[in-house]
Amino acid sequence: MQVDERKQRILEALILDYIATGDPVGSRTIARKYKLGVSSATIRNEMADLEELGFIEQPHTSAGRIPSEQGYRYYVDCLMELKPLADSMKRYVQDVLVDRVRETEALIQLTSKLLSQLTNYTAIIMAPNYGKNILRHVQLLSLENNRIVLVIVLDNGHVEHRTLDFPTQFEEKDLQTLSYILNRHLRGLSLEQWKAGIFQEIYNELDYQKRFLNQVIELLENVMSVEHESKVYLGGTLNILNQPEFRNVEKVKELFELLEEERVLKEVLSTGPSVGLTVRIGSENPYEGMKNCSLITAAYEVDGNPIGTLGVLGPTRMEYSKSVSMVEFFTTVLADALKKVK
Amino acid sequence: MQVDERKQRILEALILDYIATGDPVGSRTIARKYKLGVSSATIRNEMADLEELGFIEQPHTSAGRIPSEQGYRYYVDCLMELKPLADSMKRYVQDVLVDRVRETEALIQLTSKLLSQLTNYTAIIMAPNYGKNILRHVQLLSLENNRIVLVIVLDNGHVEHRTLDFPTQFEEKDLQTLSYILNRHLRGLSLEQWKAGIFQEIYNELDYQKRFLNQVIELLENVMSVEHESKVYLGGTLNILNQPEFRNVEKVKELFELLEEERVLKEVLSTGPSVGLTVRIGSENPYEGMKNCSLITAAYEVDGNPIGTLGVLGPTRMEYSKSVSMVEFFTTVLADALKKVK
DNA sequence: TTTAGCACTCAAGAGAGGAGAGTGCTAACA
DNA sequence: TGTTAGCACTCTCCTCTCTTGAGTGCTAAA
Repeated sequence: MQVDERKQRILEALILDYIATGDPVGSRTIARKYKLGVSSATIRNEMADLEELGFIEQPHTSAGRIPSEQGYRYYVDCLMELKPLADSMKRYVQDVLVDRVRETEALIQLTSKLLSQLTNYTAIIMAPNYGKNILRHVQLLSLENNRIVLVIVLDNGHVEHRTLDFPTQFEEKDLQTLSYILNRHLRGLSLEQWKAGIFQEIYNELDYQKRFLNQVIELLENVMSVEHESKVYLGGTLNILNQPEFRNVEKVKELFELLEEERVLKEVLSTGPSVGLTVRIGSENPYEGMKNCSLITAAYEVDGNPIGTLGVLGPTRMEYSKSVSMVEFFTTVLADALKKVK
Repeated sequence: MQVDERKQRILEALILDYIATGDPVGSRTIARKYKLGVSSATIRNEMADLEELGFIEQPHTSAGRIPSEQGYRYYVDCLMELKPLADSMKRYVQDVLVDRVRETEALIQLTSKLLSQLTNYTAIIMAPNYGKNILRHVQLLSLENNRIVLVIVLDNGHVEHRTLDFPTQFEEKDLQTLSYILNRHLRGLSLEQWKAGIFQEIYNELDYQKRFLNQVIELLENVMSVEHESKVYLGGTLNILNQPEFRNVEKVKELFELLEEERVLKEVLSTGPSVGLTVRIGSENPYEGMKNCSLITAAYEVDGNPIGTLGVLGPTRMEYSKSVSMVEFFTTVLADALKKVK
């Protein structure tokens, strides 16, 4: 059976109506609301065909039809027109994000907040990962009780710190010397550029407290490698509760449990292709708890390199057209904003 | 009317049964389950009295009774016996928290997780605030694009950083000198100890770039004062969804919206007395969205000074006896753990 | 090929009736 | 005087039935 143009228009009308109302759509509704120039009986016949093709389904005999996942897929791939976004909104977002925020973390948080507010869904953003973490500065400081704090600053402005205990008391001066030597050898290098040779040189310069030095270096390597996987930020989680498909607390719980796990979010964001935009509908998502959800993700780039992903999570009955436009728009804005921050 | 001992025992039985089952409790149930040595008719008479006194109420004529807020209050104040906690559980918690965790933030997070798991309610913990933030170290570092990162380490091991732009390019060396001078003057002092005189001295030492210095100092003051108010950590938020009183998504949303606001959490935790344990039942809570909840909070201390608060949020139909024991226990464990960390 | 007409289906809502839990009251009992 | 058994009464909840309305598929005519 062919999917001719009339079938397409009926399918589109049905999907748009269902997205707008949430109720199964009948042939009469389509005939009345969307002037297709044919009677409801004709639409009925076409709908029977569309059902046979697997694009729509009936919750029960005497209800209207609702789109199947396959129907949404066809709509997204072939029928959907991107919704143009209001210039005023665009300007507002650009204004807020590009010029006002200076710190990466605050920027991402604000972005996720805006994205969720403007879509009314949940925003997920993976923080930018510039590939190599280049060491900018190491500093060892002693605190009370033999505790020592190791502060590490990366080239992109990221700051990490770790505390370590060490049985022996250290002289402030020793720590300063150590910091100095570590900086001299390691500054400007990424983890990959550290070679065994470097440490040999460091060892040679200060052969006291080798055990301590080892511990510090281990921690350093740790931080430098961990930073490789970026944090994920969520915005507007509670928007999910506005969706009628999540009136049921069990479902909410199932989904929220997934969203609480950073591992899941990362997986969900990183399974798409690293360029372009992905729409994952219902059970195309890897997790059972997301089978009623659709996820739109896209990578954002700086200098042509994809450095992170952002997306929007909503019910399968989602405003795809608006959401896709929004996600696309936000990738460009975030990229711009990051360029300024960097 | 007197609240004699029999009334007390009936009230207690009713509350315990209602907490356990969630269903309104009838006179027959009490007579059957709790051997009070009197018939259901007698209990019925007593219950009529208890209702008149305002301790219990009827959802409708032919249902059993449920405790009123006043009833819970009387129970908590006069009847409740603290539930003894299993030694094995105590040992486990002590083991996990006191020796294994080194960083304050990780410690608080783990504590909130454990507290929520062991109570099945939501844990709220205000991070310790030792009163004065004493500066341990300041470091200025230049990044790309005229950006400068200011790293601040406090005496308690807390590390903060801020990024700032400044139109002029800085020499690495200048920043080092500046860091050095700042450290020499400010290290070991708390914000309160900074006096105008100090800055005069600093200005005298480097009269170049006074504007930049001002900006740095402003940022420093900012961080030092902000640290005064502690962060709040939540654990087990989703436990709320297990409660039958939160089957309704609207209610869930209302509560979650409150919990998302740090301001609210802080207020809720800090309105109690700074020592001892507080139980706030239902509408005794300051927020409308918490009128179905009870909150048990207690301050935890180090060296005799209350430095933070922790608590448990559950439905008014809460296992008060177990939860109070648990909150009390956790204040001591957290205090112990913090002593080790500090 | 399209459309009007019609019989049919099914969910959802309204209403009726019964079961069950619980109450308050009364009168008898210790 | 306090306690208890008995009983009528109340109200929710569940089930069953009936009705309504939206929507369908099929058929025959245009």
